[in-house]
Amino acid sequence: MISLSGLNDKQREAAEQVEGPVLILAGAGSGKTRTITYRIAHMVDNLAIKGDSILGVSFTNKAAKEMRERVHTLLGSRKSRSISLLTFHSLGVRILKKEITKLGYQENFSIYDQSDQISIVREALKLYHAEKKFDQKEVMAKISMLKNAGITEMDFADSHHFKPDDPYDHATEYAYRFYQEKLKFFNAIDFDDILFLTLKLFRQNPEVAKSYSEKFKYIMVDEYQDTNPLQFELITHLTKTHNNLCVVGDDDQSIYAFRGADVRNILDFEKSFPEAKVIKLEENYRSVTPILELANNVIKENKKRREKTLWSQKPSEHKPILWAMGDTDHEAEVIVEEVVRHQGNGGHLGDMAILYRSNTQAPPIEDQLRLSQVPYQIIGGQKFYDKKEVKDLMSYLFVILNPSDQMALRRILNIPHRGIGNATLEKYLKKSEEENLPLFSVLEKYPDIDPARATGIKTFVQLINKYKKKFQTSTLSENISLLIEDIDYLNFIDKQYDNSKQVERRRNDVMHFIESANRFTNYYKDNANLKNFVERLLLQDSQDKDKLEDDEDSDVRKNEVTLMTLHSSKGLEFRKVFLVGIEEETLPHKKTITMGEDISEERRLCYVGITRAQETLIMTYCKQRKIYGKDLPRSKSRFLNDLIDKNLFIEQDRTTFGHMSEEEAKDYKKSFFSNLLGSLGEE
DNA sequence: GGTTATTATTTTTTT
DNA sequence: AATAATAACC
Repeated sequence: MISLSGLNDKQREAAEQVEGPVLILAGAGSGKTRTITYRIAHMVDNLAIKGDSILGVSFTNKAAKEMRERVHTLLGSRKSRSISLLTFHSLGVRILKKEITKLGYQENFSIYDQSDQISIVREALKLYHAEKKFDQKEVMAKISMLKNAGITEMDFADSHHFKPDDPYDHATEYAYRFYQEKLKFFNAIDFDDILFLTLKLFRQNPEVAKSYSEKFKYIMVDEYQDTNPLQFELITHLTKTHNNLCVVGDDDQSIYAFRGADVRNILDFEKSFPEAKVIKLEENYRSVTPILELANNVIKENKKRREKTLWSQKPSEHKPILWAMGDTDHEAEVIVEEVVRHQGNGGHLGDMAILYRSNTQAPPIEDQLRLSQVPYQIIGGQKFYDKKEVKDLMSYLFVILNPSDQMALRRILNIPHRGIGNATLEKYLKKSEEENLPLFSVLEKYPDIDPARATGIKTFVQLINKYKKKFQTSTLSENISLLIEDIDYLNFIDKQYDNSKQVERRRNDVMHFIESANRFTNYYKDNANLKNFVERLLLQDSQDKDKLEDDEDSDVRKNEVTLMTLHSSKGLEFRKVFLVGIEEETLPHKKTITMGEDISEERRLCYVGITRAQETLIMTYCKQRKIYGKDLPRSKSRFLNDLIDKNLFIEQDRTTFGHMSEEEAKDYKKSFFSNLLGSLGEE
């Protein structure tokens, strides 16, 4: 029996309102996750609702993981196991894996990432002869935008997104058609397709949609303000039978408009679901009053919003601090120094987070943490599977799984070198197009097109076919190790790089990859097949992979400082938060300023950052920052500069030691220089 | 035909 | 600073 007595009146009302549509308007830190997790526990434990009829959807892996862990803590693994707590994308993949043949794809489809997508668009633009050059990334971004708006390559030219006098749109039209055709031919889908195709499936096969809406009797959507039209429609399909939908969100934290999120979904919820019960959570349990005051004042400047003012019962003497720094190295130095100082005073590293607008801000801080030997973890950023070595190895797995996957095939055909370069490849590609046969089948059927390369090609085809069989019979991890040996990949790395440090790092990545395959095999036992492994690599971030290592002590936060973007910090909280780079052109970002776009989303990002902090908030900006390798002057962000009440935070200039008394500054400088000399002596 | 040196270009945020 | 496109080289 789960007791709801730990919830406040509003929270309890939300947890107990299990039937029908419910909208929970939850300000930052108002115990939103707590409310939904208790709601789930209440359903399972007190109302005897079956776990497999409950679906909880969120956006990021991080959020889904947090939900899973907290439900697990409340219910234990036996009762919580069958509950589906997923991201929109993993839900989509799950459905597509079962049903995609209905859309004319094979069930062993590949999922393409951004670099694959751009390669295809590049090829399309090469074929699209025009005197003007088009930017592949921009064209790809437009295609992605169209998909998220639900517009197919056929509909584009007739839609209001198409401007007949814009050459870009004509190029995009061509590229979009080319792109979709190729994906289908390669038996591959992209990230946008995961939702797009799931929806297409539901539209074309109402009986399939119905079966899922019958299965999921109770549906919850987290961060509802970030849903785009596709996700909204998906939810509509799923709730059709039982109409038990509970959405949670906060319009002030809507930060995904760039990928099609539409705040109107939350603002007009009552229109779409007329009997909806609306519950507002306004008391903040997270932060201390001075932090909330700053947050309220920052977000107040946004005009279009549901007026709300967060309040909490936690007073504090300490106001948020703003530090001016010299450059990014100085910023990193001072922050890490403060981290170490806090740790020395008994602070826990797991209670601290360093948040930034973009991933490019992380490296200097990372370097400094490493130098000072402070343990840290980076969320997001360059994913493990974005590394070249990992991509190579994964491409082998893709081809073994889905030989039609031409992008993966082309990547590994000459890795390790088999003497098959561009010119050779072209010959086989030509045949592939003529016969409308996947490239791999061409290699298999007509290896002699280029007689000089035929032996290499035959050996390659044999290798793939050999492993295709092997993966069906013997264990996953064993085969992956064997494969890496078979292609002599470690030796290939040795030959590629003469820098021994690089070789070392890349070898390490390979080992890490083997390691993760081993862990996966041990954890999933009989379910550890190639398909599941590849899916996991594609959809889960490296954080989740680490989770396999320590499945027992999951509720103990690791003793590491967390580094991440403002976007991925949403939904999380830390006692001490560093908000770095609060500068014009960083936050708000240059792109939004120069494009003359609405900066209100940037302000919401700032708001999200501030409201992550429970006790201490330290914001920083640099007077100088390296852009394209050049030092450029920078200034304080308008989000702080425009505040009328300057007493909301304390401002100190660390470059002039403005935060210290003269006496302290003198001592500080002395110790600083002696440390510097000391560290030079050690080198 | 394949590899490497040179030059041009570029940075948001996530699945 | 890092990466991709292009040109020059083996």
